[in-house]
Amino acid sequence: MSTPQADSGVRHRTRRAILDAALAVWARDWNASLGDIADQAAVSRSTLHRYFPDRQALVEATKERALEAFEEAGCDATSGSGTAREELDALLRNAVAAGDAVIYLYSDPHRFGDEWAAEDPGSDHTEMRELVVRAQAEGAIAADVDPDWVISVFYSLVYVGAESINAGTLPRHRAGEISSRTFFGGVAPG
Amino acid sequence: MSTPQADSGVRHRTRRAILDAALAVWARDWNASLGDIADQAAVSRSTLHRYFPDRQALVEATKERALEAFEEAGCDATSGSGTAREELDALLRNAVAAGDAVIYLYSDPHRFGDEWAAEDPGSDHTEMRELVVRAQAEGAIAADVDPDWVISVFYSLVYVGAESINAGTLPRHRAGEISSRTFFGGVAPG
DNA sequence: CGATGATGGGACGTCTATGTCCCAAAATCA
DNA sequence: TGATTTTGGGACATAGACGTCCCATCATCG
Repeated sequence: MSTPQADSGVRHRTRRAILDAALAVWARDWNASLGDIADQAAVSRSTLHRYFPDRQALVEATKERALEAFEEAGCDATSGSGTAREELDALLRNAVAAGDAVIYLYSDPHRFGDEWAAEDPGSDHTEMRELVVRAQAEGAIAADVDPDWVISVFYSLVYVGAESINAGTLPRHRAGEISSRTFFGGVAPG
Repeated sequence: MSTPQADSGVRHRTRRAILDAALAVWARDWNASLGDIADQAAVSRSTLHRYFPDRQALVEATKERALEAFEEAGCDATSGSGTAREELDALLRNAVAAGDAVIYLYSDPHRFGDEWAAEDPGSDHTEMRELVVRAQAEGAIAADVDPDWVISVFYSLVYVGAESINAGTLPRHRAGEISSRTFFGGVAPG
């Protein structure tokens, strides 16, 4: 048989290798070709096509993989544990730690077609919005700014933090720390 | 003659139309084809090629155009007028106002090849760095954070602000205002 | 060892973006 | 008006990415 079907260990590993390669390469250069992905995965282009019939299939699967990495990083473990501020803080630190996955998911709005812009990542923009509004009610976030602005800044800082890790500028834990601090208090002293 | 040479008013106008179209289109979708640019400029693809022999030429010229728009927005008029904080504030507001130009220049690091990452936009990262260090000395910015982090956050907020204008979420002046506030003080109240 | 599975790699055909040429129509200018 | 400039648009050629097939080779498992 030509196309992999059962779930042997080998297949799982190659599939995973391709997905991780796609995540790493596309996070840095969305215009990279399937050939580039195959190279990074140390796999032939033929094999890549065996696992993912067309580009779209790989993009989708990589998106799933990124969301998975997202959850592994604990991005969903924020359910009503403490204050909204604590939840936002944890969410931010975890997202930063997710690194490439974040960059892949958020750097280009056109990546997944137009439905993605309206859709919600990880869980939901609506959910995120509620969290922000709650933080505003708690007095942790200024009440006189549009929640959408806060959300934009949030994602933006996640992105900057993830990129710093990516570039080797900051160690993983420092990135989350400084992103959180900057989010809540800007670049002001003390 | 087939290729435009002298500097008639007509030529200047079409050239400008093409550049502005490229700026607007590529700021939103870097993968847009030359045909898309030509459409946006209400010009035939032939004409586009008459003005810019190949894609690279247009990319370069658009970069120049963006830098020009940058200066028009007052992004360079910050020379030692007041405190470092005041300069950073003005720089941020002006950059946000530059809109598409900012997005074009900073959204994709690969846009202008690898030399751009090391290079400096508008004027110089070195200059920017000195400004940040000066602000730290003045006590306007926390002294215990890496200036590079501050710079990243700065550009990031410029980007978010510019996108808000672009998306119509915020009016031009509000965007600069809120970007500045967020930069210095985060999303904290008061 | 033999069978089945998985991979590598080449050969094609297709499609899109790009770049070049050329000529007729439209606009501009003297 | 007549000449010159500028433009539109089609016809081509080219290059790169994609997707499909096919077959030899290597690994794995019985």
